[in-house]
Amino acid sequence: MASGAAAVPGGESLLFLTDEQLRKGIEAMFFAYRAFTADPDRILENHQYGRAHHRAIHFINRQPGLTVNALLAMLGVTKQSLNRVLRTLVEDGLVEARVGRTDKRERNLFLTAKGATLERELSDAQRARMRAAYRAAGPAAVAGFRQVLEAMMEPEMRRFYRNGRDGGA
Amino acid sequence: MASGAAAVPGGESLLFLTDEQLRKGIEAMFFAYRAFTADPDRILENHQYGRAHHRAIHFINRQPGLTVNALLAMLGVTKQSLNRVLRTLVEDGLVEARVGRTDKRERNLFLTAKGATLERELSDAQRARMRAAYRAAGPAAVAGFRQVLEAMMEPEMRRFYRNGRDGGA
DNA sequence: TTGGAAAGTCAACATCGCTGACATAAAATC
DNA sequence: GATTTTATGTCAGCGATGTTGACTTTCCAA
Repeated sequence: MASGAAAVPGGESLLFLTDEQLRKGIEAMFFAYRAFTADPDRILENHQYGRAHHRAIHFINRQPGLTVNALLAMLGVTKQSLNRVLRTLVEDGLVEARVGRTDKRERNLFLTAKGATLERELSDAQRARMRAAYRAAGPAAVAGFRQVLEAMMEPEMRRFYRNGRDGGA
Repeated sequence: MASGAAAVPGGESLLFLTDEQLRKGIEAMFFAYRAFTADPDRILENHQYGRAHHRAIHFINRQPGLTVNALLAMLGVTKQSLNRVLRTLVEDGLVEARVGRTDKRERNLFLTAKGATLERELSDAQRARMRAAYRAAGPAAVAGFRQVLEAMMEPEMRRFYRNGRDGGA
């Protein structure tokens, strides 16, 4: 199963596919992801919320009016898990769940002004770190970063990922 | 707080630093990380272990003989959390905790043959996904991927990250 | 009109973080 | 030698977040 260095017929080195290089990538994901979530986690503490609340808020902000089912698919959790989170957000007045216009079984989710404020606070913190990393690495590195991550995610998620409004690149 | 497009004195575009681009990066991290952990998670289920066990096993394998304190620093959890995990791993015969030679308070951690087997199983799965992503994106993208992740992680973690034996690149 | 999808709810449980308190052994220091 | 600090282990309890299973309500659509 171990893949060592090799040369492809065409001649390019495959040194970047050695187990050592892959291990570095794995650890980079671990360390970077922890830093990536640390900033919003600190903010959430003050509000008695957790990471699950952040994720819900993020995707509701990104696509206002999305249904519970759509959110479920993006988050990849059970409706029971999500429901617990959504209920507190609705009770606390951060999220509004409007009965669907065409299909009244559905709930269309929206951030209230209060919800949007928290969303801004959370994403500002997360963007600040991302921006610093992007700036330090430069545009070419960022393009590579996005390519590798996109290749790594599940194909179904790639659909959601690409559906977001994108500024190009 | 919103940073729009701009041009740097030198003339290069800063379009890659727009809020939209940052949001895409944030979502890419979320989706990719979930895929990244999904494969080992599936294996761990069969063994009644969780992600915390995987992380401990990974770092003990990477640096055999490391102390509990060193592992604690890398994982960024409390000793109580780690202890619960380590205890089960020792009880199940996956990890050996040897009393330190020079400082008898310390415990040096090693994988047993059984532990190494599980480690291999877990990391094979994780490497397979990483390898596929690397291959799809190509060496230049991989370099950028690593640059951005390294810039994103906490400086203290960067030390651990770089200390690993690296095959260059 | 009836079947099934969407949503909500309740109960129980596991993992894995956390804090706080305390015990032990050994190193380090006064 | 006595004291303090460090490394580790352990117990109890809590909270967030995930799970499965069972059940109800609502309501669209065939």
